Amino acid sequence: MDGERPPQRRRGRPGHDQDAVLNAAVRLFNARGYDATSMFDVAETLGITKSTLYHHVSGKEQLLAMAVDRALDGLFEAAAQVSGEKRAIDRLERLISSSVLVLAERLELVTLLLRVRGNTEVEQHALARRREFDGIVTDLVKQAQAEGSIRSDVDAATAARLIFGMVNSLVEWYRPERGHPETLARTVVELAFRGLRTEATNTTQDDQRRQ
Amino acid sequence: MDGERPPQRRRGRPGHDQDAVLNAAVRLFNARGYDATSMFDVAETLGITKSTLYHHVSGKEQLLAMAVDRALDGLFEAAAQVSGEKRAIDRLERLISSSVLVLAERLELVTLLLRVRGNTEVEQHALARRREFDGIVTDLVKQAQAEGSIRSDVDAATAARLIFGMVNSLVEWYRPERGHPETLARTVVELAFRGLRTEATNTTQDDQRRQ
DNA sequence: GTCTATAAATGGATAGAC
DNA sequence: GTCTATCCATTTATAGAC
Repeated sequence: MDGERPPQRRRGRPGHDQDAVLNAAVRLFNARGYDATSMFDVAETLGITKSTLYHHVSGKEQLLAMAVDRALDGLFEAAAQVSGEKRAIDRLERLISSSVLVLAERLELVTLLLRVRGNTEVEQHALARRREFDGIVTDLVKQAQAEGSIRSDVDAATAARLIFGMVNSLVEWYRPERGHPETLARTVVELAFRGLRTEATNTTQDDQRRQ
Repeated sequence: MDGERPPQRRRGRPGHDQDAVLNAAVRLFNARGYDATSMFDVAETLGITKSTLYHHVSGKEQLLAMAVDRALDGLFEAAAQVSGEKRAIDRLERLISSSVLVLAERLELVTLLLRVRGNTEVEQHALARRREFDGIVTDLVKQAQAEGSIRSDVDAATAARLIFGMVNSLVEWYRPERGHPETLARTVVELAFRGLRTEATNTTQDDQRRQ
């Protein structure tokens, strides 16, 4: 249009809304899969045509790049914030907790991120950043082990992956209606650190392997 | 075919090998995603043309159906086998352990299963069977809670999902070279039941909520 | 900013010769 | 059983009018 349509909130430059486009795209990418979603689908959801969609974004891959970058930014911000704690076990606990909160807050972005396979350069870049984050977590587990606050009869990398496997699995079923993210974060930390069992319930077979 | 090409192992009927086709397809589906993989890609990997591929299988979706069915059969067999144990906590432990073993043994099939989104009827059927399996697990957790062997301050469905989130995350990183599945299964059970911490390390803030 | 029209490539799938 | 050739639908993306 030619001037008279002030959006609810002012924007830096153009007329329309790139975030609305991104939101719709991410939603569809998650629902049907990135590859199974066409630019026509995205345009249709927004009530515009494909050409108009291309007026707002440069292409399908840019949408993916924006989404995964925002998700990763959230996770790295969480990782940066835990450095205040003295003990490694406390940094780990806070990182687990913050990650759950980020995941809940940016649920759709993180969901998309976790499904990236590495088909294109954009996807490979996202995978590289994810590996970097995994490395941070593994280091924390190792430090907590050296500190003595985490059992050392399990491999650090394995433990790190299992715990964040638990965290990441939330994208498959957590929904805002299901409760406060803070409550969920506490449950995850509890399970990760103390497990399901009530107390020293029996021990089936082999217990002391090496230590 | 016309007679003279005995494969290494006799088959029921035809000449060639449908399993080889399925294997190659599943590998590609996992590597690039189902939708991003074309029938040309599958044929190329096998060293044949697309038409020849269609001589062996009826279509892309049939490949997907065969794969996810085999994965689900493995999981339900595991679920059927735990009924021997008396206590719910033991049935749960065995189901977690068996699931890890099935996942390791049919790694590629299960990986594909866990990525299904529900776009087609085949996928929806797979999702329905997955939900059925989830229900079995949740029931076991509830029974173990009623029994007193599992802490009741966490929601049963949440706990069930988190534990199997941990199990399922294995498809993202477990590889046969990484060790014996039995060892891994033990680690998962240990983490799920007893957690990461060494002992009664400190308790941050809120501990007794309602019970 | 939004549209119609269309380009150019790729997708799943089939026909029919050898 | 495998091939070449081809159909037809869909895809990403662009040109250009309004």
